[in-house]
Amino acid sequence: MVTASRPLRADAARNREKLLAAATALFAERGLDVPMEHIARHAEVSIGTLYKNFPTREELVSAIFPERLAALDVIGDKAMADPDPWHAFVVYLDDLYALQAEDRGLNDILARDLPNAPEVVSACHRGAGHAEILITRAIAGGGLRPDYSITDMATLTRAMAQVIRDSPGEWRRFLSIYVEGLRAP
Amino acid sequence: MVTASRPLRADAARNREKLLAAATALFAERGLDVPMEHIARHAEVSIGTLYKNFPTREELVSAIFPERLAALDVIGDKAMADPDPWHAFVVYLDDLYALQAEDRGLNDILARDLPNAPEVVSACHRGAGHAEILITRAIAGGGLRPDYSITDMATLTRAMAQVIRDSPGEWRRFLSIYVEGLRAP
DNA sequence: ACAAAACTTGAGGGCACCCTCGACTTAGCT
DNA sequence: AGCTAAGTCGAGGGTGCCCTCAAGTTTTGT
Repeated sequence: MVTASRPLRADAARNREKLLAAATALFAERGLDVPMEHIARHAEVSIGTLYKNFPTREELVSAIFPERLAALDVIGDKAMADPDPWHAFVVYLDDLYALQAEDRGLNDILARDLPNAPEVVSACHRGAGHAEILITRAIAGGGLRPDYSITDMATLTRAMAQVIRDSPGEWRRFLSIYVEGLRAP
Repeated sequence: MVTASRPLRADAARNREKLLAAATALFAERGLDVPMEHIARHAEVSIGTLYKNFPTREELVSAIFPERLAALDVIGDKAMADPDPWHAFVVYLDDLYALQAEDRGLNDILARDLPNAPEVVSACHRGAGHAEILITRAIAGGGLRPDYSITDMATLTRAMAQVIRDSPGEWRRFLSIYVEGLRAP
């Protein structure tokens, strides 16, 4: 349902791209809370132009992250293809947090609710769908403790977001300890 | 080395107490970042008076938390008295995070460095001392995986701080999963 | 009761961020 | 080339927090 309004003028289209590039870089590097002014400056465009294109921070996020979040589907599919359900689940976790560790913005997104970015929310739901299946299978396979739930994984994700933020070198070890705790008795 | 300057005037002493009480309450409830204005208002005192008594936020924190952090010694001693070293360690973790869950300010303190509050830092060091002994004993007792270190526990503490912040009902379960992962192979 | 010292007050300056809007510039059509 | 809709610009108003300081008030010692 993209409103197919008249195409942007050439210069406007160029500015829009510069803004998206700047925001992508800065979100990844400094997280979702970079000042709007910084984004505009980095794009070499005025603050007014930024707001013309993206009246709210959420719209900017919505313009950028659906693509980034497609990576979730990729790692989800990859894990689903793994014949060993426990291994699949563990690999999924590892890939997911590796992704978060590479992109501070993604890390922020997965750790917060952003109620006003529906496309982002739905991508997260898709991710949760994958996760849920992987959990179910891993339990059925006897590898994962039977009381594990998607809620637990949401909690883990927020915890991991924090660990990634302030000890980026530590997250893999932290995760591996936690994963040990997940084996079925 | 408390500078034994002339005693405070009666009204000043009263205000100081009101400020400490207000800050204690607000830190516990809303964390270390409550606006200074809120603290002053809550104490029914002007912002100027707050700054007269505590020129920086750190000094206010330093005036309040050493006492709070004494609780760390208590749970440390309690755990040290436990004859089963694995059990001692697990109980220590549980008590520690229960403490954090009750006091948002304490939670913040244990999750950040506050380089300008030496008394707080030293209390944390004392706590780390307890933790280190409990870890060593639990490893020696064969319960705890032998590669566990105080660094791991610091990481855990930051992770727990986050979990406590945004899913206060979930922390105990999260911890128990993690602790399962800590058993010696 | 008085004066000096101690203390309190809150308006206000500074800063960082948010976002708007009227005046200017430019792409793109004819 | 000239017109106009589309786009750009950035000063500036709003908010929330930080912290200071000159003017006024209260305590306390004599």
